[in-house]
Amino acid sequence: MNDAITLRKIAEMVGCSDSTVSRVLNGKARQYRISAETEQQILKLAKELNFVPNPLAASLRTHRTLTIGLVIPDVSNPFFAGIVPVIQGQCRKAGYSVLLANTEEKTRVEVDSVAMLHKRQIDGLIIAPVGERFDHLLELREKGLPIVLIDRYAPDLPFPYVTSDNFRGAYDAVTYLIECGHVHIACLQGVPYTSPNQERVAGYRQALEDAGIPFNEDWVAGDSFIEENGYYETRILMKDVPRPTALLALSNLIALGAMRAVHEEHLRIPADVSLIAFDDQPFFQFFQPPLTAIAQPYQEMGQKAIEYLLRELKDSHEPHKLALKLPVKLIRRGSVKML
Amino acid sequence: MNDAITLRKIAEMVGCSDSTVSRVLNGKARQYRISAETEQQILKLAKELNFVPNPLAASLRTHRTLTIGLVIPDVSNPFFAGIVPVIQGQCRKAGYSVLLANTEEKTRVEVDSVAMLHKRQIDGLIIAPVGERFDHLLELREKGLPIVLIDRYAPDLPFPYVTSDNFRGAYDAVTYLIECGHVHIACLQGVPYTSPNQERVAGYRQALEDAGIPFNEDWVAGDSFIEENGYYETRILMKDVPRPTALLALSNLIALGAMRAVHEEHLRIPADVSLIAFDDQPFFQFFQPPLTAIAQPYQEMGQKAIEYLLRELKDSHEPHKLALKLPVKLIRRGSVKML
DNA sequence: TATGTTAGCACAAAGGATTGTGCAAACGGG
DNA sequence: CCCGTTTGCACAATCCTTTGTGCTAACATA
Repeated sequence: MNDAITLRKIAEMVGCSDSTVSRVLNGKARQYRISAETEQQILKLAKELNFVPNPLAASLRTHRTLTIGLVIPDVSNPFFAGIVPVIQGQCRKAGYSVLLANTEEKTRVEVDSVAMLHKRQIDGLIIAPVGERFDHLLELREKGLPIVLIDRYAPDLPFPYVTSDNFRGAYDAVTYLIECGHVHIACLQGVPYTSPNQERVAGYRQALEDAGIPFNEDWVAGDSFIEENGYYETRILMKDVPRPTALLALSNLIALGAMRAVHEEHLRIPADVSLIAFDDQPFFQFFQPPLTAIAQPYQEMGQKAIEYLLRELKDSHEPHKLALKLPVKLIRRGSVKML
Repeated sequence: MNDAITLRKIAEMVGCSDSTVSRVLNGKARQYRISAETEQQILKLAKELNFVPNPLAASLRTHRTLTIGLVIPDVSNPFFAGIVPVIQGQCRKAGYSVLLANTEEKTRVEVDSVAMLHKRQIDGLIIAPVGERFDHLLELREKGLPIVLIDRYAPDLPFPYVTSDNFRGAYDAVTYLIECGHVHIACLQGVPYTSPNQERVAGYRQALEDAGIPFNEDWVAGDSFIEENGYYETRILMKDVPRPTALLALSNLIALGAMRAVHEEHLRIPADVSLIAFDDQPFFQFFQPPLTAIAQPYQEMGQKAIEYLLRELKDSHEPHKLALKLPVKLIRRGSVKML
């Protein structure tokens, strides 16, 4: 190509050495006592030639790529689709690029993707881990890679994380159901070993127990955050005797699947079954009935996650103990029936 | 770091030169007549040491980064949120990484992002351009960067693209409305200069004219694909006299905004106003009423786009004339009233 | 034996920026 | 006038891989 303007060419034209050009362009002119005259000459020429330093070469030398990795289990899930752009936007403003990986909720894809990102020498990683394994992440942290967990975390591992108060969300939702007179409350869960799922189930269980309602393990059904899982498990639950009068869906997609199943069983929400979704979406208000849901502050989650990461990228290794559980909010709409 | 295993170290340990190691690891052993013995030694050692070649150094030399750029106006829009993971997934399988940029529908952000991607030496670009300018893209193509447009394109510019049949979608929808007896049909448009918007408006207009209904410019309202725009413009339209009896919303988010506005005006869908959304979403079926919409095959759009790009990355510059308009489908549900 | 092949690999440049070290000139103080 | 300090910058190594060129030794051919 002919876009091959390099440091060296500028150096030759100005009649100085590469190092001088490099220092000027990196704003280190003062630090290295480059004369104002030389500095101006270089800056002017660089502008004229439209010089763009080759980041590959710079990274090769500095071991910094100004790139972060963003690893998400399912970008098409509105929850994550809401988070991704805020992280990307903040990164752009901070001068970082984002390498995106979608793991499809598969541990192997996650491991591969993370390895790929690492060999590309990302400076930091924001990840909503699948959650089945953490060894690959620990290994990277040992090697000095700043990592921030988002949405999901590992309770016993010292990663910085930002998530929402999943326990509380589920607890509040179930308590509300109980207040409305429900006793037969089933839980449609997502991926069992993920922290949000575990805490939501724990909240569900605690609320039942605090109300003196026996916990029934069979009524924690399902194994994935996707729509099909909600559909499938609800079809089964709706044939149970006694039939649950209320459902807590542990993701917005699960709730969608549950609604589809309920309709196909020719039952009505909330007349026959009440439903609460974890993770509110704006369009829930237009559902028939408007769907009661637990809202997570996902904008803020993204914001905080990138803030944490940028902080680690700056102060390198001040051993922060960054951890955040953002409050959630039960949005009462029309999908819960008073018994 | 101690992860600093390099080609050279392996070369030293084996007692050969760097080049030999490089060639072996790149599968060029045969081509350069490396002895089977040497080859095995190198491969074995590389495996043992868990050697990972530094892609920065390789890219610096080869001018290939095995990275593509993906530039999207609004990742949080379910339409794009659906496309992104399929592109990312295909890239992963093909050995490419994806640098993601969200332009927030702003030309300046797009220009900056594309420039950034270029200086990072991406091998190819998939972009749903904001559409206001194309010069920066043309410039890159001159420089040899393979570019594929998705969703939006430039009718007069020779970029490969894959989009859907926007004209037909709008035409069919409006024709359906007319068949249902509607005459006062307004159009809530998105970003005016984008190709999908223009073609949808054209389809809207053509359907009206083919039915002998006069086209009213004031009833093509709005300027953005987001929810707020649909809300705002609908509030205004609902006060118009005569009030439109049907609305064609040119994005799923606009439709959401329209619904919110209609509700706040204490009107009913479809009793007072009928509504059709461009771009179907699974959750539309649960709306009150279930929302009639024009479905786009976004999975296939993503698939084809990455297929086109990979083809260009392989055959470098066979001058393909790749262009694809995928068929759309009107999904009739309950948001249109028979008059 | 002299020459031609071929196998097998080494050498060094290239790719482009960064940075630690050090040198020469200018300047200031005594 | 001499020595010490500061100014202003050059040099060359470094980061790591890829690749064009070409050398040496072994073997074959005549």
